Order: sequence, then structure tokens, then C-alpha cells
Amino acid sequence: MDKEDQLKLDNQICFPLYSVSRLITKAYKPFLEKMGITYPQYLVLMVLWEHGNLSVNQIGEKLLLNTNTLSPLIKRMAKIDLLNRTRSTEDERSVRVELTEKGKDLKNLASEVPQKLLNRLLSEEVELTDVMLLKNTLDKWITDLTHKSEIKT
Amino acid sequence: MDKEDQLKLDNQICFPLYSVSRLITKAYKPFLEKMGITYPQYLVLMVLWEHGNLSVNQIGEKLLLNTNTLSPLIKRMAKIDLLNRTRSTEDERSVRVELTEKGKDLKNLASEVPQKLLNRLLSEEVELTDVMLLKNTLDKWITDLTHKSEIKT
DNA sequence: CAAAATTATATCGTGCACGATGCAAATATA
DNA sequence: TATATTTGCATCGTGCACGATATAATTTTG
Repeated sequence: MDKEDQLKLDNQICFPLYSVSRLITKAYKPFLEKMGITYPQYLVLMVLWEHGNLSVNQIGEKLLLNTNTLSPLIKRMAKIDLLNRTRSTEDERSVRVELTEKGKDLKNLASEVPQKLLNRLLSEEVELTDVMLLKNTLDKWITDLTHKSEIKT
Repeated sequence: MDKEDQLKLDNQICFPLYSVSRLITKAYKPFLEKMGITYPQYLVLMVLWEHGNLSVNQIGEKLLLNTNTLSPLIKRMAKIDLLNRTRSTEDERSVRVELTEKGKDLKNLASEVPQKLLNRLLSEEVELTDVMLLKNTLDKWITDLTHKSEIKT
């Protein structure tokens, strides 16, 4: 593959990754809308369901997000009564995030989501082929990388 | 895998996809900053380099983006003199997007990017393991899907 | 112990994404 | 041909992402 080809859209790992990521997020949307939440909010809930109360920072570590994204996000979630924010007493810098009953209850609704998503994708040919395309690009890309790193060592 | 496990972060295809996509975009950043562009702007340029002048709509088809995203994006690119926007004379609704000399010249700089990115990722253990994690999740996920669709038919 | 460095969170500005809506040009239809 | 529909683009509002910066609390260091 020459430099010209490498500049083509499908040959750069980033584009399939970027578009499939958006596609899958969109596939989640109808289910999340029923729960009244967005996709990043769903991620925060999943972390809290799994690990219990955490600080803003700890949530960020799990999701690879900084506070400049998380702070407003968590505040919006507090506004719709999914969680409470309280300053820690031992460390006044730290904000403890705690699920409300409403936040905890959503887990029941959410537990159906992964299955429903799979079923939905099975009936949507387009999305599935895009996912397969990503898989192929990713595989090729990883083969490339491994090959290169072997040469280096 | 029961419903409880399915709700865990790493078992939902969306999260690795979402975080690796952001990770890779971030890896592109230093290279794109030298060119004075963002990642979505880089995508638009790649499309135009490959296909020549296109309408806003045609660009959207390649990138899977609607005009509510593309219109402002392309206007920003026009502002920094990467391209020109002209209403088509045959069809007054259509806007033709045409690279400026500056936009065309950027291709030379860009042609180095894919190689440099690979090298960068080879030296960044963290990002690489995340990519591998995505690959594994994706593989497992696709196996699941194929299995399910076989049962259905 | 006081000054410096670190840490946890928050705010600001910019640029996406995207659903909803609007509008004018082009096309289809009665 | 008048009307309805479709098409191409744009705008608006909301919610992320994220670099840069700020601030207060805590910890480290001289």
C-alpha cells in the first residue's frame, strides 16, 4: 500500500472506528431515550451500578474521561435526580457521587438493553456490515502493527 | 454470561469502541495540529483529495454525516481558506465544495501522517493494549452475533 | 512550620454530533 | 399547470469532548 492509498478513508483505522462508534451509539439511542438518558450518562450509571458510590475522579478513571467532561455531565444527572453529589468530609476536595433510588431502579430497565441491542443489530443489515468492515480493518491494522514491531525488535 | 455481567462496562461493545475511537483521535491530534485542522476536518479533506470537488451532500454520504454537522464544519474550513463554497448553477440548492491551493497542498503534509501514527502507537504501550482489548471484544461480539443469527435462520 | 507542589473539582471556549425545524429550489403528481 | 412532495442545505438547541485555566484543599519539602 503506497502513501496515496494510505490516505484513503477506509485504510485509516480512525474512520471506521469513528463511524462505527457513532453508529452503535445511535443504535442504543431508542432504548436509552425510554430511560430518559444519553449514552455517556448510561456509561456513568453502569460504572456506579457495578462499583457503588465513587468520586468524580474514580468515575473518570473507569471511563477515561476528565472532569471537564464529567463535572457538567454529573451535574445534569443530578438535576434529573439520578444521583446525588456530596463533598467528602475527610477530603473537602473530593465529590462523592451516590445513586438515588431512581438511579438504582434504572438498572432493571437497563438489564434488557444489551439483548435488545443485539436483536436490533441482527435485523439491521447495514449496521452489521459496517461492524464487519471495522473488524477487517482492525485485523489488518493489527497485523501490520505486529509485523512492524517484530522488525523493530 | 448473565444479565448482570452484560451490564458491565467491558462487556458492552459500545464502550471499548467509544473509548478507543476517542483515544485514536487523540493520537492523531499532534499531527493534525501542525496542519491547523481538527480530526473531522481531516476527514473532509481526505474525501476531497480522493474524489475531487463534491457537494456537501456527497461528502456527507462518504462520512456518514448530515448537513447539520457538515454545514458549520465546512464553513469553518472555508474561513481558514482550505476550500471554497459555491452554489451550483444547474441546481441552486446544491453547494459545491472545492479545495483551495492551500487545501490541496496540505495533502503533502498529510501523506506522512499514517506512518507517523503507526510509529507513535508502537511506542505507546497503553494505547496499543486498549486497541487489542477492542479487537478481542469485537471478535467475541461478532462470534456471538453470528451464532445468534444461525439460530434464527 | 511555611512555601511549594500536587490533587480534586470546576469553568470557559471551541468544535463537533444530531434531532427538530425551516426554507427555497427542483421534481413529481393530480 | 397548479399543487404536493422531495431534495439540498442551513439554523437552532442540547449535550458531549477536551485543552487551558482557575481555585481551594491537601500533601510534600526545605
